[in-house]
Amino acid sequence: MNHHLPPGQERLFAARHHQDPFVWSHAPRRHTVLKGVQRCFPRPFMDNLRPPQFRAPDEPSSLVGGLRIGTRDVAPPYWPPLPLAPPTLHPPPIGALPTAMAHDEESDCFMLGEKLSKKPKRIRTRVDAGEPRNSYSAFSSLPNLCGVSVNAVRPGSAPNLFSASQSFCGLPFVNYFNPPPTAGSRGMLSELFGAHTKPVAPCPPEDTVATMGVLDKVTSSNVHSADAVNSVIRGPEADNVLLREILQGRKREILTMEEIEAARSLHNNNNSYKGAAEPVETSNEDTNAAREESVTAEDPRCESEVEETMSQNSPRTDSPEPRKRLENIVSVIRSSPTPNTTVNGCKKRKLYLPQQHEARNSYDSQTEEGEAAAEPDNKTRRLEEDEQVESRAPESGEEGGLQIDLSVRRRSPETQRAPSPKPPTSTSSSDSNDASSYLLDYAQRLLRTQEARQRENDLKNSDLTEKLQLLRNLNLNSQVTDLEGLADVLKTEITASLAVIIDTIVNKYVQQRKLLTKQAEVAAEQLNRDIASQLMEGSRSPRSHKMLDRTPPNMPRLNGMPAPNGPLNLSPYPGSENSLNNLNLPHLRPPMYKPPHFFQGSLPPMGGMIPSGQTSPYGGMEPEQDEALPLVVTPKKKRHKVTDSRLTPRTVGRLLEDFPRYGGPLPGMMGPASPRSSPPPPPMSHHPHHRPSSFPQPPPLLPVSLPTSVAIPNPSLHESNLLYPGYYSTHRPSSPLDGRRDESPAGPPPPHHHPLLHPALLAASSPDTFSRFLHGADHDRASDCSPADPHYDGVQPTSSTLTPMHLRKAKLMFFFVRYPSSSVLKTYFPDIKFNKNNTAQLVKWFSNFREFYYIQMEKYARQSLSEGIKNADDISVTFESEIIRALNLHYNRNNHLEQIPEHFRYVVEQTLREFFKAIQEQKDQEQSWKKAIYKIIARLDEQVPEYFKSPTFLEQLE
DNA sequence: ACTTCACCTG
DNA sequence: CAGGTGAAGT
Repeated sequence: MNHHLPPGQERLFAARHHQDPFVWSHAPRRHTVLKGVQRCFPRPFMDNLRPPQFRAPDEPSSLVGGLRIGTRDVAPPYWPPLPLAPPTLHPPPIGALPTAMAHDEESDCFMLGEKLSKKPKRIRTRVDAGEPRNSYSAFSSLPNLCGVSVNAVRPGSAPNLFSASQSFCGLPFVNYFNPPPTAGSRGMLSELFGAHTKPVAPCPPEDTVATMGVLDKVTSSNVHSADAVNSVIRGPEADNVLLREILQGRKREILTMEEIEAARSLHNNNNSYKGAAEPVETSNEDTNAAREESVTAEDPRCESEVEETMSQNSPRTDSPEPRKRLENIVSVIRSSPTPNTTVNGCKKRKLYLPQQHEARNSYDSQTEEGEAAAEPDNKTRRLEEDEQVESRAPESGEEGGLQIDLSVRRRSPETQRAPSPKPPTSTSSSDSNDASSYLLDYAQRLLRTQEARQRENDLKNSDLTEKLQLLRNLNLNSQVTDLEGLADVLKTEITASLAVIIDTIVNKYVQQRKLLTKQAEVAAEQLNRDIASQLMEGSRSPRSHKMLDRTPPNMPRLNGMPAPNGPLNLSPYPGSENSLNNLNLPHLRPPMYKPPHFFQGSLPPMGGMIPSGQTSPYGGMEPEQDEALPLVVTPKKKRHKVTDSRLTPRTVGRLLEDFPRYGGPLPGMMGPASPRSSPPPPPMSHHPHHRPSSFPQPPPLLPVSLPTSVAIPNPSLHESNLLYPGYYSTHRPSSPLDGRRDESPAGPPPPHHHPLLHPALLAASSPDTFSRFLHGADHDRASDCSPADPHYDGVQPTSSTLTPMHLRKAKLMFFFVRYPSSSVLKTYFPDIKFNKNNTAQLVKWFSNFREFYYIQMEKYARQSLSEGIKNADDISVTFESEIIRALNLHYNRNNHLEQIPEHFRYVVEQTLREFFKAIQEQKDQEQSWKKAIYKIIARLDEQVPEYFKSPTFLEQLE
């Protein structure tokens, strides 16, 4: 019966499925009720999955949903007699925490507290890949202390942490002006982030001017001194100005020097003016009135927290002091969240990996607090940030957000020096002048610092220049009201322009990168070709064809790129990088290339490829805008190689960082790496229906999974071999030696070197990572050497911490294996020093993946049923199918796998059919009815491509 | 005793 | 995604 299964597998099923589902022993031990029912439904709780409508008519409803719950929640023993640990202490969901964990201390404290109050409990690690959608809603969920309305989103953001702790004390402004020497980074952070908002918190809700939020509140609140009021008002105001400057400066940097110079002189005048005018109190009424008029223009200005901080700090004390503090903060923060802190797995307090993200979020929220409309500004800002990172490549660290803060600061030294520019308190005209001149000045600075990058897009620049010129003129002459329009225009313009520019840059980078990769891969290919050819003795070329076609009749495919390419793809573009890429990383899409749509696979319109120096198709609307609009990513679809939507500044920084490095050597290499589109692969293999039974052969592996296995220079080389090394030598299903389930440390079949693994390649493609690995390896090797993966030389276990990247990788692996054994997992995570905990974690991940998977399957199966499908065979899954899409979104959100393996499609189809049949036959009313399906599905695992082991691969997921 | 898995919950 | 729990295997 289980003879098809490898030893481990067989055992698994023997253990799990041999039993008769109706066996009594399955009945929940604690169930003392409804014995009769139990007999029929030994595990009634399984019915929980079953929608009510599917319950047996006679089945006691109470049993269905309640039984399990009852036994669990009612059972007294669940709460140990720990007086200090009442059930209510259950940690609230992280997302629900009233205070956003803006920084480590916050969360740590919380965790610790909980830990102490409760019995030792494993701290929850969230190696959450960081689903973008996960709105760290804590921010937004915070009470709007001031009743600040929609527009004034500010109070809703992270700063509340601080405002809550400090503002409530009734000394709203005290701290604001003389921040007490708060201990630890927390205090400093709060100062940094909360400074601006502090005054807001205490404000009475009476405020009616939503848009004015801060100012009005400040004035309306019981402030003790007029000075304070003014200062408060001014702070933000000045900041706003600064922000705007930054935002606009971006654009301005394109201005010609002459313009800038001219503007500068003007600006200087204004500065002096402001300095003098500062002490002068103008009527608040006037100011407010003026502000109200320019509300929209102002709000966006509130975005820059950094500037705010700076401007607020600088006036009262010498700039060096606050600056130092800031730097300290950053450094502290930067060093703290090292995810790789090697601690014996469990014992160590796990780090909340998403931290970085959260930090970033807080930053963003800060930035965005002004208004929703500020979005374009944000983007712009992000772009700036990224560029900053880029420019500071050498020192790029790990903390994106904070780093950026710093960088921003550095970029504007003058800002610090000069007393925070006074907001135009006197007249509106001065306001506009002031602002514009300031902007110009800032632009100049920007220009200087980033002139280097100007190389790209001269055309655009000129274009921009013109527009800017216009805007500038307009700006100078305009009144306050004009500022509003100006701001909008600028925003729009900047956003658009920057997007283009960024795109260009990115494109260039991508190309260079590709070249590099290609180069390395070529070398690797050469090396491996021999090996591969040797390994793949049994020529399977015939085989690949045999399971072809069973094209889903009922589902016409637009892109229906069912099976991309057959084994031998005669690509017209032999030398194309595609072929190279595909050889090694068939599924992995080029770093920064975002395929039009994953479903499109290798469609002819490789237009998706980035034409050098071209801007991406702006028009095409991103079908999947569901993801939080990633920073830096231009509004277009092009995503940097980044995985998930959460493109972190760090990632970008890194990408950019690499750029210059490769710039030199690359050019000569492969010539222009103009991505070519491969012709639509002839519809080849569709999964063989009979496959499982007929031949023990592998799933229609390659044809399918190899999107562009085309253009393989050496026909003798079977892609499949590369991808599934050892497959032929030891086919899993038939061979007891199969590596997949093989419990022996040897694991998978003789792993020949995978192309990607060649040191040269590694080094070439990612020097940093590679060296990092090596270093780490050396470091760890001394103390503990994990036997996990003896195969790959360059890859040594460096950490026991699973990172989000590993999670992503695991998800991708799910396309190949649904039931990986722990040994397999270990094999495919050679960089992980496994221990019980992380092993369990990894296993758990897959468990979670399966859970999601099966839920989807059931859902769609029922849907099919409800749609009137009568025969399970009528169910056909294609790459365009909803389920596939859903699954892809879940496991391959960022399309790291350029193409979903055909076999996976097949598995899904089978699963769906099984579920369909089971439901159709009402088996879903039986207990454990899914087990049979699980069993079937478990057999459909295939070998995970070797390249998954490559550190390079992992890196790609970053 | 230890491990793995499914299910449920947050 | 992770924690917790029960069931079942080894």
